[in-house]
Formats: sequence, C-alpha cells, structure tokens
Amino acid sequence: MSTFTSDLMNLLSERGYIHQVTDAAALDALAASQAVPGYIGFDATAPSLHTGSLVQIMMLRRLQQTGHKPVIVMGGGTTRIGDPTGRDESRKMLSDADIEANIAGIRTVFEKLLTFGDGPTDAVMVNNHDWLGQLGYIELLQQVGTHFTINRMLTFDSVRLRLDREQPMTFLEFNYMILQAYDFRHLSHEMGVRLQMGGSDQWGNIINGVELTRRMDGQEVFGLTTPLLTTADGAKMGKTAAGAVWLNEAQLPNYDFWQYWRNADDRDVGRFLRLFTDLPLEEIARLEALEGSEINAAKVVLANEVTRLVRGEDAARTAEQTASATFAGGGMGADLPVLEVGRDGIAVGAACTALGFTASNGEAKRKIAEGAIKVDDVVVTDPAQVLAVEIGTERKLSLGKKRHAILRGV
RNA sequence: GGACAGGUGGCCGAGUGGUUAAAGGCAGCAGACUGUAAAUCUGCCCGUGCAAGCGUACGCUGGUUCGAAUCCAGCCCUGUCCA
Repeated sequence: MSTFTSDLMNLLSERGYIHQVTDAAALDALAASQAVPGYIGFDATAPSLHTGSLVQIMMLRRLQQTGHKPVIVMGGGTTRIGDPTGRDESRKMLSDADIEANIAGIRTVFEKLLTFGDGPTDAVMVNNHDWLGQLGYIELLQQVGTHFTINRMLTFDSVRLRLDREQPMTFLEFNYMILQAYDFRHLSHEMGVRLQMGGSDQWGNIINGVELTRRMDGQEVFGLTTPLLTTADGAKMGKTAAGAVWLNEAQLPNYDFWQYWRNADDRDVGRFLRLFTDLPLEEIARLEALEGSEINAAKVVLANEVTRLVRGEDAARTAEQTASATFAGGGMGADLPVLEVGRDGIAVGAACTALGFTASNGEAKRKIAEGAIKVDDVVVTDPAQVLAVEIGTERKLSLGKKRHAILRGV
C-alpha cells in the first residue's frame, strides 16, 4: 500500500485515514517538496467536539507530525447557517455569543493535540466568520454564486436526500455548500492552504472548494477524506444512547471517556489504535493479534492512550486505576462518581436516580426487582431499603456490572 | 393563494369514538452466558405510588360526547401538485 514518497501520505495511508483523495500522486509530490498547510472545518454547534470528530483532529495531528501545517477552521460563519449534510431537519439557530463560547470550548481540545504558534508547522485556528461576515450578498453572488449551477447543486447527496425524503430544506441551508467552498478558496488565496480534509460525507463540499479555487484563481488544491467511522456493530462513532462521547471533560468525566474506549468492540481495537493513538504500527500489530480475553489488555492500552492524548496523563492514569480497582479488585476507585449521603441515609432507588443511573424512581424500582442493583456487592431486594452511610466512610452502589458509584457519608 | 396528503412515545410506524399508557420494529437498560467484547435467550422500557389508583401524553386552541389520538371548527407546521 505504501507507494508514496511523502511521510504524510505514507502515514495516513498505513494508519487507515484515507478514503478518497482528489489527486493522490500530486498531493504526495507536493507534500514531499514543501510544508503543506492543510485544513479541516469544524462546526461550532456545541461547547465541545465529540469522538466522531476525533479522526479529523488526529489527521491534523498527523499533518503536524509529518512536518506540515494544520489549520483549524471554526465555522463561526457557517454554523450560523447549519450544515444540511446528513441531517433530516434544519438546525436551530445559535446566537453569536453561544458560537463564540463554543469555539472557546472546542479550542481546549486542539491545544492538547496540536502545537500552536507562528512557525511554519505550527497550528493555527481561524474563524470563517472573519471573512464570510465581510461578504455582502451581492458580492457573494457575483464572486462565488456564478461558479455554481443549480443543476449540479441539486445532485449533491446533502440536497438530494432531503428532497427524496420529502423533507424541507431552506434556501439558507442550500447556501451552505457555497460558503464552505468559499472557505477553501479564501484559505488558499490568503494563507496558501493547499489541502482540505474531512469525513467522507464532506467529499462533495470539499470538491466544490477544489473546483471553486481552480475557477477563481487557477490554483490546484487537494481534497482528502477519511472513511466514515462506524463501530463494528454499525453505530456512529462517538454516539451512545446516553449521549455523545464528548472530548471535553466538562461534558463527560474522564472515567466515562476512558470506559468508552475500554468497552470497544473486539473488531474495532486495531483500527482504533491506528487512528487514535501514536503507538508504532508494530506494537499495534502485536496488540491486535491478541485473542479471546487477552484482547482486553489491548483495550486497556487503547483507553489509556486515547485518554492520555485527549485528557492528559493524569486523567488516563486515574481512570485506569479506578477501573482496575473496581472491576478486578471488587473495590472502588477515586474516579467513580460520588454521592454524598447525609445522616438520614438515602433510599436505594433515590440514590440511583440522583446519580443518573436510572431516569426515575420507578425505573430504579424495576431495576431492583430485576436484581440489578447492588450495595457493597450485595444484591438489593427491598425497594424501600434506606442506606445509611456513617460519616467519613464510603459504600459502593452498583447498577449492573459496569456502573458503580461511591456513597460517601457526610 | 388553491387542491390533496400528512404532524402519534428517543427514532420508525400501527391505530379512525370506549376493551388505548397507545400494536409492531429499532435504539436503550437489566438478568443469564462471557472477557467490562460480540452473538443468543429472558425481562423491562411516561411519571408517581407498596398497591388499587392518580397525574400527564398522540402539532396548538376550542367544541361535540357519559367517553376523543380517533368526530367538528379555527390556527400553526411539513410535503406534493397547481397558480
């Protein structure tokens, strides 16, 4: 597979990042001859990105690792429109203040994974509102709109799917692809950016940017997409029923983040190690070859490495210790959620609900009836049971095998 | 602006006056089996209550009726076609 001459393309290729490239050979040649500024756009719809975006973040990291310049484009402007790709419904509008706050939150993750600065391979973060906000409507239509045909726009998946399903698409959303294409051209023109990367669902948007740049400036730029990442059982990466797997600690505790990776499907372990860790490929090959219950060791490595990159060394260590104490030792770990219990104690069901283990007291009662709830590893049978926790001591409350919490007497 | 079709629980989708807290599927949670995996089987899956029950719920607001997701009126929203 590794028929490339540039470190960048070799690395991306052997670790499984590449789905489609506009002109692999030319990009390879460019990457071998100069530091290539490449960008990925991110929406600012939430105060944190989630695991679904981690591949893209890692691509920027790979870019930097092989001597190129990562450019992060925050969609301060395009978020005001909403990317219709893969969406059945229009997004709700966000206020400017929300978007600014979201961008600030998202930046914290990038600072862990990339080196920012002014040097030739230092990462920079820009906000497309800075240039999109300047464009007047007429100006936009003249400069950019003239390069798009409706005929072509209608063939794009993002548009066609919506129409086929007889779901509404507003004119505002219809313009998203034009603005996103303009981002690429702007970055190429102003900053010499030559490459845009993204998920495979962004292929159409990226191609638009490549063509627009060629038409407006005669400049060749490249697009590269990653495969759409799903877990082995078909779910979208980074989504669980409990919600998204957020990258920021404020949205998801370290322990839960660690557990997400620890619970990866066997079939995903090798792929995830290649994509989401910096471990050498030989090491990954070794871990991936483990069979049966042995592969759990590889999952621990995966959880540790990803958590270390995204959350930091301490977070990874504490989470692992907690997991090992809780699961292997039958005890408790520091990272488990804590519920403080006063001197009157607390009913078992109420404790479960307070911890978010169950959505309601009724559900807690059902779980007790199912024998799913344990206190200090003893199954609770009486739904009315009140737990007393002496001041300064701790007891363990468990729902099922995986969810544990500390009850602390205060 | 007109005609037609629609708006049901996280999602999909039955349901055209009481037996409907609303079929079925998906997703989810738990139990069994395991390896904190997958697959499989079983149970659960609006809230409250020990329970009988009560309270909420089928786009919104009113109305008819002993009784409405179901019928009527107005409104809002969506799609298709027409202007």
